[in-house]
Amino acid sequence: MREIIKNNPCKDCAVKSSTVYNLDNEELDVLCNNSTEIQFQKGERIIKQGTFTQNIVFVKSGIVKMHLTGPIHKDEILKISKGPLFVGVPDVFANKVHSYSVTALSDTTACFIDFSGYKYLVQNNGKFALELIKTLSENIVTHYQRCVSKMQKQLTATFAEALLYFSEYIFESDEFQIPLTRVEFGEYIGTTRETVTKIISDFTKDKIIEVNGKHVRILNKDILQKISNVG
Amino acid sequence: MREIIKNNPCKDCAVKSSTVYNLDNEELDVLCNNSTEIQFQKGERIIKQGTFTQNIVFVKSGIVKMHLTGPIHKDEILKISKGPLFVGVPDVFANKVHSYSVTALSDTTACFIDFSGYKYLVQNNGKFALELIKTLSENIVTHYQRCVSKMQKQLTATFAEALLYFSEYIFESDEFQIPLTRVEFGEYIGTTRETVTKIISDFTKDKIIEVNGKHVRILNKDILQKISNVG
DNA sequence: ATTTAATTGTGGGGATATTCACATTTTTTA
DNA sequence: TAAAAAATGTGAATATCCCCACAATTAAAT
Repeated sequence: MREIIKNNPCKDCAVKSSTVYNLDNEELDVLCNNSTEIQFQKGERIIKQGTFTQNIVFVKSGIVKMHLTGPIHKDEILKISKGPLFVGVPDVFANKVHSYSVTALSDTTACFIDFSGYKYLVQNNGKFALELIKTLSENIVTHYQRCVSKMQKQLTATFAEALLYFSEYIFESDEFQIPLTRVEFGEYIGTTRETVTKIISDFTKDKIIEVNGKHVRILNKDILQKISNVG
Repeated sequence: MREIIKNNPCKDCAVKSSTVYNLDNEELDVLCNNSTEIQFQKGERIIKQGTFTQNIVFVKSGIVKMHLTGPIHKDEILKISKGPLFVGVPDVFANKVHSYSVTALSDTTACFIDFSGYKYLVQNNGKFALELIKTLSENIVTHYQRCVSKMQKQLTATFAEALLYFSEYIFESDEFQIPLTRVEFGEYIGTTRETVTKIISDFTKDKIIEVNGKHVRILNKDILQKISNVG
């Protein structure tokens, strides 16, 4: 399933090209020393909740979900993102154990980076540390808002918001394949698969979207936005 | 309403005594230069959502709530904490604007610290930066779990969890004054004031708690824990 | 002390969303 | 290609929780 590329040269690593980190060659070597690039297929778990934190994971490309099993043994998707980005970072600094899982929603290339190199950079490159602090801060603030939105809005609104998120942020198109099953979509917006089906059915009847299995075309983005806003 | 103590010497600042930060006198001076200590009464706003981020705020003592107005113009309490702790930090690094408010739930002493001094320490004291990263990371992870818990559990369970939180973390006693009105309690656990009243009424009938206005005595902590766990 | 405002309690109707049971379709595996 | 498994669609009954209206109590202000 997995293909390990040994002696990964890191010469063209996405970390380097990612402008925010802006590392020079020497620093990139520090980071990539003892790093391993791994390919994941759609559906494969990249980080498993409950395992010990050993690595920082850099997702070079691919769509991933951050998700965790809640107190009622029900899975919930916290966030869906796409590379390039670091994942699992907060757990590495906060815990000895991963508090959430990361799973590939599309074929994904990820780089497992030894924590010590990352930590070295944090301590010896003030700019890198500040960039990390900024990223963590943005994540907190974003999640605060996402959480309140999810709590207060009704499901149709949260569903509409999710579609807009896919359309605008993940796929940058009005037409895309939902990277989730109905069950997962439920876990993402906080409901059951049946309710997801019903909302899709309602939206289709109202000619807001056109759905065929996982394929979605947004017909009326304005109304979708309005539904998302009204709550 | 507010009493400003000028020329705050910071000699006995709680930041210093807080072991995790472990700053020496010189660093404390950097931090406290241009800092102002302010007293807040119960109910007074310390940070207002929407205002520009100018200061790091250190709550020396007192109970505070972090809360924000959601998309439906409804307030939601994200977190209730007590000093000593820094508040509003993520916004300072992520935004130009505070994304949430901080309000005193009890009489509170807070120190407004100029951002530049704080930032200087982050960049020049690796340990301080790492401590900040650790704190931010813990906050994210904790909030992920709190959010999922709130989303998946029923209100009785979330209410029970809140009581246990007050009892164990905030007041460290089985008997305490709820620092919230019924409306605020609703905003905290994600419901209306009426539902809060009803849950309290049910719990009282079942002899789980004894309530007189804001005063609560926990009679059966085991059941409370069980209710919280079951969801 | 008296008035005013804010907070809290209570009940019932109604809306949103869940649960369950079963049918159907699609995907995966053998 | 056939069989098994997973995913999806649908409707009805049920549950949880919200909204509304009004009464009662407590706290704040004059």
